[in-house]
Amino acid sequence: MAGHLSNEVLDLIAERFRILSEPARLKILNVLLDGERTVSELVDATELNQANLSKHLGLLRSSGFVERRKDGLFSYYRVADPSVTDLCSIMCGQLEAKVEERMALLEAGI
Amino acid sequence: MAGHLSNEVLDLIAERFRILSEPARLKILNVLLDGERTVSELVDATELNQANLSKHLGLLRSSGFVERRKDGLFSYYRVADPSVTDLCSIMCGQLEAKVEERMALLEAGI
DNA sequence: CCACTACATTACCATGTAGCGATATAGTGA
DNA sequence: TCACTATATCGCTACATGGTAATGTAGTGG
Repeated sequence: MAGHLSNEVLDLIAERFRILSEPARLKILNVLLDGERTVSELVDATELNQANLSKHLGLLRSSGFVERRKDGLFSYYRVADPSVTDLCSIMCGQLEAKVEERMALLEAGI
Repeated sequence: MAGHLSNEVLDLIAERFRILSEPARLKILNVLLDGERTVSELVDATELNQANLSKHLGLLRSSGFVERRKDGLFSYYRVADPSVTDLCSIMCGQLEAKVEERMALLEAGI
């Protein structure tokens, strides 16, 4: 960060955060972190309908979070950007911190 | 990440990404990383109008990214969650990777 | 060529929210 | 009390986008 990012860079960063701001897309990424999957497999794993899933996959692909490999009738998707894991870990860390905070408050309250 | 996050956790993570998915809010955080600021100072620094800025600050505060200290007429805001820096760094790293990729393509194209 | 499958795209609606003017609240000094 | 300032909130509009049904496209086998 280091103090001063240009508006253009902030726009690009915000856009990437926006892609990850949808539970459905995080769910997809979470499944894909276990390995390559076809669209049908993702339908089963995520319980999203096919059209919706395709739309999310398109977004994830155009923003570079996932990549696609085509083979015959099938499209195989995989995570292209390993830093997704780090991003979610940090977010989880924040959540854990909040939970601990609450626990402390609860204990203090007793 | 480690494979399987529950829907509830994914919702919480997505919500936090959503807070960071707005250029205006990133701009605010970017200014606040230099230190505590009043709302008026943030109006000057970000060129957002006061009502809009207040709304963003409210969101950032309720989600725990910033904290507020009141003194007389003034509200002083500061970054409460240092991991914001890490998150943006990772995003920037992704952007840099993309830029480099483009450069490579350009060179190859010449 | 036809039927079938896997996936992508389109069109549409419903919801959420950023931005903004107007107004409310609250602290300050006279 | 009154005028002033700093901030928060309200009401509203405009726009973006997630979900979904319908349709399109392309590969496959008969």
